[in-house]
Amino acid sequence: MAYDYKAIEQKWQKQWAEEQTFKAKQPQEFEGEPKPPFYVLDMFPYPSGAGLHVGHPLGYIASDIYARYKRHSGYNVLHPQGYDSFGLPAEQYAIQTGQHPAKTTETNIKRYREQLDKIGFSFDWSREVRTSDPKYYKWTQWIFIQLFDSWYDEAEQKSKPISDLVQIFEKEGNTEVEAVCNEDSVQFSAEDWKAFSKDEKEQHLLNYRLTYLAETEVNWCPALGTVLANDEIVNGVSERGGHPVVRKKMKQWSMRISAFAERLLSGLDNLDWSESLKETQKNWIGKSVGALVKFKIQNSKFGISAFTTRPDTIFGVSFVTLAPEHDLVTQITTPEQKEEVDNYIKAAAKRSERDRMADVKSITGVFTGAYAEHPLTNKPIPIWIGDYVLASYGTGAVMAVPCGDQRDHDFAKHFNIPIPNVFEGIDISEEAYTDKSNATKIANSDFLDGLGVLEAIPKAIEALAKIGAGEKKINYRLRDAVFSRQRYWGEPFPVYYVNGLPKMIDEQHLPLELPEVEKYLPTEDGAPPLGRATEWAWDTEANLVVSNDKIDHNTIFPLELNTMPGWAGSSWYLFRYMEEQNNRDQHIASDEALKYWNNVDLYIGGSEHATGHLLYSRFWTKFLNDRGVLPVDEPFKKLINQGMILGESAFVYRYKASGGEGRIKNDIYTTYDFVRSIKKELSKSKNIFIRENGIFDKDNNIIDSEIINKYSSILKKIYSLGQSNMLIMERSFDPIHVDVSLVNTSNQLDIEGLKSIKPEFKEAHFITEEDGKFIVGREVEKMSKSKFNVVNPDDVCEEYGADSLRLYEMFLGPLEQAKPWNTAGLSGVHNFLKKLWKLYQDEDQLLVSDEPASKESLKTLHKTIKKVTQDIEDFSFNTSVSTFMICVNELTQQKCHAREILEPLAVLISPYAPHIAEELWEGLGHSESISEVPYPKFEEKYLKEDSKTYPISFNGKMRFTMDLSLDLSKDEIEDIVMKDERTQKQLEGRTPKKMIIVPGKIVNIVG
RNA sequence: GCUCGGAUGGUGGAAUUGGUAGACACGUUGGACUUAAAAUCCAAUGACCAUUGCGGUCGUGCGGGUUCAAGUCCCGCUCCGAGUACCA
Repeated sequence: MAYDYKAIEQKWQKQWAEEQTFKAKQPQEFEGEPKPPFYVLDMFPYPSGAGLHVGHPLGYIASDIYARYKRHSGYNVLHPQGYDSFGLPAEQYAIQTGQHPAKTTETNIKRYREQLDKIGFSFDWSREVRTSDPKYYKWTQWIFIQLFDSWYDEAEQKSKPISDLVQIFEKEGNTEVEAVCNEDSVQFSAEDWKAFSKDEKEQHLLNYRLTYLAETEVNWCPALGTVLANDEIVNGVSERGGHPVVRKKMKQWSMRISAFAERLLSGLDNLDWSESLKETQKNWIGKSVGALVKFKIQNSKFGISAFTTRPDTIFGVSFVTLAPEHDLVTQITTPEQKEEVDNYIKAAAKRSERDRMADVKSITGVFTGAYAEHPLTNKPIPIWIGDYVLASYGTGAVMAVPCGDQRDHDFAKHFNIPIPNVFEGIDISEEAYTDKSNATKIANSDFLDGLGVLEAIPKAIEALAKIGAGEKKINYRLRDAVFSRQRYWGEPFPVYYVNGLPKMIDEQHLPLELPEVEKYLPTEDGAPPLGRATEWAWDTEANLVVSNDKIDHNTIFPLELNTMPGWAGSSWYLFRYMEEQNNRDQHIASDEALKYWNNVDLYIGGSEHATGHLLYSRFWTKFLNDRGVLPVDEPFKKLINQGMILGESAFVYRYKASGGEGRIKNDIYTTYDFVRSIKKELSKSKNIFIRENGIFDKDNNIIDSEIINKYSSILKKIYSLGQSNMLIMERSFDPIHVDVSLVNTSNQLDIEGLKSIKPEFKEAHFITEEDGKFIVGREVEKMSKSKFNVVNPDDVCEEYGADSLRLYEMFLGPLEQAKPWNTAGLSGVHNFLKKLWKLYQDEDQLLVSDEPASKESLKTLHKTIKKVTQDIEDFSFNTSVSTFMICVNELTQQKCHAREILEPLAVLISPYAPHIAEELWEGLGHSESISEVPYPKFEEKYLKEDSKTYPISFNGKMRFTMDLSLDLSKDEIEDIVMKDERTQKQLEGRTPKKMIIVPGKIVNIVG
């Protein structure tokens, strides 16, 4: 029987599904001691309308190999899959077509599932999750309620129930408690608290809750009609669609992730993640240690706090700068300066993030007219505003030390503010001195004089603290995350409003399901799409969603109109998989299940989630751990980012007539070689003119060059298609993408095929090479529909089979590296599978024999076991595929058909190419699936060598090799090597100065 | 600007602690089989020189260095990619 991959793959995919081969067991299902658990997870996909391309399964294949390997190694493996099914594209499609996003999503999921099934993954589909399923988002809403019901105890670094905080407030007010809270919260005593009305108490508690409703400055994206979190903005524009983003104050739900900054940072140390990913998160959290310095404002009851990392330069302060958005600005500005300041604030607010970033160079600012007081010298310090100060970092105020900070220096110079120098022997007239090494000595600074930076910092803080003007402070760049989205297709908040204050729906009445709306757009008066729902009010007595016209603000109240962001559902999904479908009603997952599975042992996905999903899910995990819901405080122990698979785009080159000459009726397309050669010629002659009587350069001389002569017939053909004199210059050829499926492995274009599927090419002329072939140009780009370079895994499975696809994706290169997809290489791995097959059977019979294997074959096998096992542990899948190739090549050479070799080989290869492995295993006479057969054990004894082929080097250069016994001593080796005539020839009579002999490695003769 | 990666044949990429650079595969060329093609098999394939054979020189982005020995370690650069960006 020949290797019939189609039949084999269909057969086993069907069998795995029917027998639920890859269903993970819950701990209680074991009789006796449960197997050790191992949890392998992929970042679940958003089911987009475009379907999968070959880049998507890369990570899935890698994790599948690892999951299967772990099953062979005796683990109970949890390897689930699901869908992150809330999201923008389905909603945009709904806006355009009116089709309910749930319907689009369902269709797309079906397509994804079909594509995934064809690749033979060992997913446990019985545990599938979909974030848009009410049974799932019930628990997303539940977690939201828990966050609302919690505050953060800074002293213990732990989230606690809000009822504990209420007790503290009753006893001592909020003056003593170390709780993370909004900066604008005011102090109150126990008496104050007791005197507060119910609503006032609620209002104060919102300042402490881990999710809170507050008027905050948000990133508003008008084009998408929604706010965006910081991680959803790239280079000042929205990550999706690249739309501009402006700053706007809005009442929004926020997540107090900043409370967890320190734990999110220090927790990284214990994670097995790539350094670059940890680095990205570290930068995002942005911890800096310094001091908070308080300045009094002259003739004012207000004061300014500014964060600085250089309290040692406190005597160098010559002005203070506030962000234009700073609350104090309007309060302290003097009447004389008011107009100028107001204008500046208006202008600054109008500028989008992008504009502000675009001209970092220009220095702008305005003097407020007010003066602060230096805390140590009591000298007046002018207060300025400037948009180089960000409202969102620190306190939105900078104590400017122009001698020690370049931006302050630039600002001071620009506005002629004095630049006092506090560094001993340093010239700061041209630029600031930013070096922080301890060798620098502080000067002109009273009690700090002569101290190094490191000694001066604590001393300065101490002096400031003594007079109540400062304290040590750690500042984080990480901001609280905006959690509201003005969209339809997301989780509804389980929130209704009484007197404008948010109330949670009781847990037992969840889920609060998305209402129907007739359109998915915002309402005419700018409310989110849920504002269009007619049934969107909460009846607090019946505990039901009821019609809006029943709202009486007595027992029936309006519901929240925003929905949750995409990262809500993905922040905890890993724990949902731990529970089986029919046990999911009462909890996220049972305590036994959570305890047994713990967290994800191996997580594979794209690096684009470094600061979004991966940070938020760490936050939620820590929170749920604090509140006793989860037994772990990190979600993902080991994480690998798979590299992107790039597409190899194909180009034809359209001749573009220029200057009104040579107008062309139908497009003319030329080949890569032609364009490349002509461009080379153009680098010499600038312009080329084709006329009736020949080809000329710009001075009207006939061009006689190799290239022109070679292509003269093509040039004349182009001429004949045009209408008059033709000019060819550098920019005469536009590269145009053509569909890669119409290009064969030798880069030849199927012109007729192109014309038949793309009408715009129908009338076009394609100028082929002499041999009639049309060769396209190729370039590596990101795989995308618009570049016509997408390769669909279905097509690969059809032509070569899933096992070939799996092997090839791994063979392409290191998992974490970006690499181009080149279809030509597929035949190599496919041939390998055919060769493997032939070891077991030929056309009509099984070749496997029970004869003992040769020593050689055993060596080949064990060499392979050793290398492949090591490679899997190192996630070096590309090298294990070549190891298999070497193994099969050797066994073929040895004509090995011994069962003793072929059985373990089938197991070894089954994680990589599971279909063929199952088929071979069955052919060997086994009735059970190969998936849990114990992994072959490596035995050193088969690799024992008694001789080694030594490279014999002279001055470090290898000249020849010698087979020598490994038992020989250094002296004996020296003896034999020196006697060899080739050695004598190399030495040409010289006596070696030195001989380096490393037994088992190398011989190097110096001299 | 800063941080982190990376640079090896025509191509994708191998190369334990420094120890035979280019494994494996693609592509290309030649050959066998075939009426022919496909498939399969065999051989060659870093560049250059030499060639009857033996062989030699250069070679892992560039310039230095350490070492018996450097793709690998050190110093200085160039280019490419990713992240981040007025962070006080």
